[in-house]
Amino acid sequence: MTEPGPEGTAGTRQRSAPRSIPEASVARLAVYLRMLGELAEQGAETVSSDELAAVTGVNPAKLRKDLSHIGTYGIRGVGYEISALAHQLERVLGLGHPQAVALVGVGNLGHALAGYSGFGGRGFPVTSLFDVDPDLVGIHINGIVVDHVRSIPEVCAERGVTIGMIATPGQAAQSICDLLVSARVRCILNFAPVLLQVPAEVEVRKVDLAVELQVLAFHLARRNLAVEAEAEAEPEAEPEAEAGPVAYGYAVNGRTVNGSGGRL
Amino acid sequence: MTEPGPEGTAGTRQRSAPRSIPEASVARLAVYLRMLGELAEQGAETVSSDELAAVTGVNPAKLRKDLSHIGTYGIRGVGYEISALAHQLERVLGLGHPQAVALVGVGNLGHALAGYSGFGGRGFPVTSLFDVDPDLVGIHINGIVVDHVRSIPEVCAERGVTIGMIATPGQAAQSICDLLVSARVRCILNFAPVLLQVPAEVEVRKVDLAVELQVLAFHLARRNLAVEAEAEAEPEAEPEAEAGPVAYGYAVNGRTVNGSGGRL
DNA sequence: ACCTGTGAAGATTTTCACAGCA
DNA sequence: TGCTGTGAAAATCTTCACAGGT
Repeated sequence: MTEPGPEGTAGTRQRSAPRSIPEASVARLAVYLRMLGELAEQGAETVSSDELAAVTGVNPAKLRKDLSHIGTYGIRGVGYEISALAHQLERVLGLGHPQAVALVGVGNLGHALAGYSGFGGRGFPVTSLFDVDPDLVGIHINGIVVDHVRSIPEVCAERGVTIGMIATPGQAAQSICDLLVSARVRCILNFAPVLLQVPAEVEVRKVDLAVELQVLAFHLARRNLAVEAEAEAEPEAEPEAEAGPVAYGYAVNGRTVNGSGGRL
Repeated sequence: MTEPGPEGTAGTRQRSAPRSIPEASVARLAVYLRMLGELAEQGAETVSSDELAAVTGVNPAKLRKDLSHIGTYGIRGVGYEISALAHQLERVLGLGHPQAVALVGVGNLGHALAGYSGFGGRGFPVTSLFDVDPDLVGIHINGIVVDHVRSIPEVCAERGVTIGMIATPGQAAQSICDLLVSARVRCILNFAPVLLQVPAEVEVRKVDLAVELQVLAFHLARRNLAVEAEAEAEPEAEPEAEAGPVAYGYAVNGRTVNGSGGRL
C-alpha cells in the first residue's frame, strides 16, 4: 500500500525516533478504535483481545502486538478498559481535535463524499468544497458553498484545512494536488486513478474502487478455475452448502470465530 | 517462490502455470492494467518495466516479479508489447467478459456509486439497485430502477449478478450480505463499517473511507511530532521547500523518478 | 483460571543484483 | 547495449507459544 520508503531523498533524519508503529498496524488501529466505539455504545466496559479480535476479524495475537506498539494499557486476566484504550488510540492517531477536510471535485463521487456523514461524525468535517464547473460553483451542499478551485489557497489557509480529498477526473488531479500542496495541505486522499507527484513531506493515499472490483473478479475467476479443475480431477468432490440460504455465524472470511452473540 | 509446491493437480496451462499469484501482486496487476490502457491511448506500443513502474509508483523489480507470475510476455532489450500484456492481464484478472454488479443501499454513498462511470467503463456494469426505503424504491438512477431488497434473490439470479456492493448503514449490512449470498453472489465489496460473516467460498473486500482518513491523520500527527522533536534536538535542522509553490516532477511519494515527460 | 505482552519462529513481500537473451 | 526474468538476501508482517501479572 502506501509505502513510506525508509530511504528518503532529503529529509530522512530519523535519529532517536519515537519507536515508529509498523505501517500495517496503523490501519488496523483505526479499525479497533471504531469497534471500541460500537462496544462502548452497547454498554461494555472491557474487552479481551480475543473478543476485539473476533469483531474486527483479526488474529488475537496480532491485535495484542498492534496494541503493544502504542503502550501497555491492558490488564492481565481481564482485558482492556474500553474507554481508556479508545482514548489512547485517539491520541496516537492524532484525533485529539477535528481535522478540517477540503474536497475538490463535486461530480458524482465528490457530491456523495460531501454529503457522507461518516466523515464529520468521525472527526473529519468537510469544511470546503471546490470545483471548476461554473454550474457547480456557488451551489450549496450540506450547507457548504462550492468555491472555484482557484481559491483553494486562500480558503484552505483561512479554514485551517489539513486534509484534502481529490475526486476529480484524472487529468485534473495533478494540478489540483499542486494547489493543495501550495495551500500547505500535507495529507491527500486521492480518488483519481493517477499517481500524484508530491514533495516528500506530503502523504498521499489512493483509493481506486475499480481496482477493488478487479481484485474481486480475480478471485472469482480463480475460484471458477479451481472448481473446474476439481470437477475434472476428482469427480467425487462434494459441494457443501450448495443452494438456498446458508448457515452462517461461525465462518469469518474463512476463519472460525466464536458466536460472540452480539450484533454489530 | 515459483516452486511447484505440493505437486499440483492441473498442469494443463499452456505457457504459464500460475501457481497462485501472491495476494499483494494481484492488486498491483489491476493498476498496471489501468496504466497500460492510458499508455495505449497515448499511442505507445511498448513499455519497459522502468517506465511502467514510474507511472504506477512501483519499484521496477517488483513490477517485473509481479508480471513474471502471469507468464513471460516481455521482450528482452525492448520491454513489453502493451496490447499483448494488457490482454494477458485481463485474462488473468478474469475480465474476459463484464461482471454484472448489484448495489444495495442507494443513500448518499450508494447513489454516487450507482452513477459512477468508473465501474461500467471498466467491465463492471451496475445492473441492479436495491434499497429498503419506500421513497427510493421505484426511482430511476442512470436508467436503472431501484428495487426493494426483498427481491434481491430473484433479480440477481435473473440478471446473472456476480458481484455485490453493500453501501447500507452498518446494522443492515449483515442481513443484506446474507441475501446476496443466498442469491449466489460470491464476491462482495463492503462499504459498511462492519465485519461481514460469510461462508468460506465468498470473498469480501472492505472499503472504509473513515479509516483511510484516520491513517492520514496518523501520519500528520507523526510528522508534527517529528518536526517538534527535531526543532528541539537539532536547532540547525533546515526546512527545505518551506512555503509557496513547491517544485515537483521528480519526487514520487518520496522516491525519485525520471521525468517521464508524459501527462497522465 | 484467565489474559496480556513479547521473544522467536515462520511466512510473505520487497529489493538487490546479475545471468542471459534480443 | 538494454532490458527481462529470477535466484537469493533483506525487510516486513504474522503467528505461535509461553512467561508473567491479576
